[in-house]
Amino acid sequence: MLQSKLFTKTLREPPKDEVSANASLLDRAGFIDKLAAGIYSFLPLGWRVLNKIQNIIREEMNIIGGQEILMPVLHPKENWMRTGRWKTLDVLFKMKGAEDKDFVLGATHEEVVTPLAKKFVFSYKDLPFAVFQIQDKFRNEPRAKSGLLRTREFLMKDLYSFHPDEKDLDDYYEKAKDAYFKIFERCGLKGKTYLTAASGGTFSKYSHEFQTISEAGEDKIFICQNCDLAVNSEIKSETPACPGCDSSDFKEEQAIEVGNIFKLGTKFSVPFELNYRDASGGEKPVVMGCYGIGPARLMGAIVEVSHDDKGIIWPQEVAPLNAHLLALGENESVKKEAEALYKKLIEAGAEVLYDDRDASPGEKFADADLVGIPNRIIVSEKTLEKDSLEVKKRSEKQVQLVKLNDFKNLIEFISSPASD
RNA sequence: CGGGGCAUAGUGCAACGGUAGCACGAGUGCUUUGGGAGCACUUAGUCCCAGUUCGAAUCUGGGUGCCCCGACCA
Repeated sequence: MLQSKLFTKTLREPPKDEVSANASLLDRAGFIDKLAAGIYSFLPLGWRVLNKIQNIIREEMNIIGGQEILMPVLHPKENWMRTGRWKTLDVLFKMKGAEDKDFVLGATHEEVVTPLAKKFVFSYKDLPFAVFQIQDKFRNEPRAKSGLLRTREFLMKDLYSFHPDEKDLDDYYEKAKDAYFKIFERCGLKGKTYLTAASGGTFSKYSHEFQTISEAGEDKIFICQNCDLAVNSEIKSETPACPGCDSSDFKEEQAIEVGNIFKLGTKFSVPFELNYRDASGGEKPVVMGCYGIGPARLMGAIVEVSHDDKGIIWPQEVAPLNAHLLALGENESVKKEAEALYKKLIEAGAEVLYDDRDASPGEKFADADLVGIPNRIIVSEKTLEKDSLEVKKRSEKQVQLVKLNDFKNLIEFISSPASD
């Protein structure tokens, strides 16, 4: 990707109306654009990050047997009347269609996926299974806030699982937990993200959230110092001891909710009459679970956790591109070398942002730090004098030289993880 | 939804009720090139609607938008 062709530009100054680090940095670096409070566009670099995150999630969902689908955003009122949430879910965007017909913009999809499942589930032989989608959700939040952390339109991965009984749901629930940990690890949030007992479980005592430690978060959690399970403050008073190990040694932290899993039980299968025949011919309601992650919120959380005073520091797997190649100066041989290297890297399968702009070295350095691509490669007169390139990790201070003809070493460097 | 703050050029800031200015950006030309270069010229603005006033960016009323605190948060 040629930086000179990017239609977005970086801003020298942080936007004055954004306080949160994720909104400020992502806006400055040209990853996102705010259309209105809690409503954002994703620009080329931002969209690449979001796609990386979505693909990580998609891969992990596929591993636990999730079948990807896409359900409508526009829902008829009737489905929401069926569960009563037309009246009780106050963040619903409601709208009128032709002939005054009422519609809902999807805030979540139990009202769609449950009747969908009913069309294909008849027997215990049809269970279990799980479907998921990654799609825009709409919630009329009373207050959008903190950049990507709380928006009114947001991308959500929602997985729904369908089971013959509680035991089967419980087993799958544990698998989903593991998949979620894997996702947050791959997104660079390992060690900062805690499984957290929370309220809202309709079928079991708790639901579970995945909470990433950050001052920017709106939740307060208590982390058990014995077993690492956390408890959301919303249930702390009724859960003084750790539900995992009974310890009462907690550490209090502010955190961002990056994921949430629920055992729905028969809450939705009953109103939609989603039943099946068991082996003895009896009719039983299907037992359900649902599992959500907001990829865009996750992107915001990553920036909150991983940045410095100069800009973003993308973890390797979610970085918009893997290497940022800077050509310094107007020297023709520098340009020629950089151009050749760019092509060679692309051929080798590397994802490279090539700063081929006619800009000063200082500006290129500043932008590289701001954009936060994990590996920086510099070609300049200075490096060419030594038949070398300079390489550096965004997260590290020290630079090192790699010989021009040592392409293998260069690939190794940009493939290696940062040492934090 | 309660409370607070803010709204001036693309961005960030100034301007006592009296000629809207600065820096960056953008454009042209020349010079420059390892941490946001220099000179010259150019470009571009008072959120909206009323009111007060000889005169409003500035005062008053209303509206709209954004941010923050709280409430809310399948």
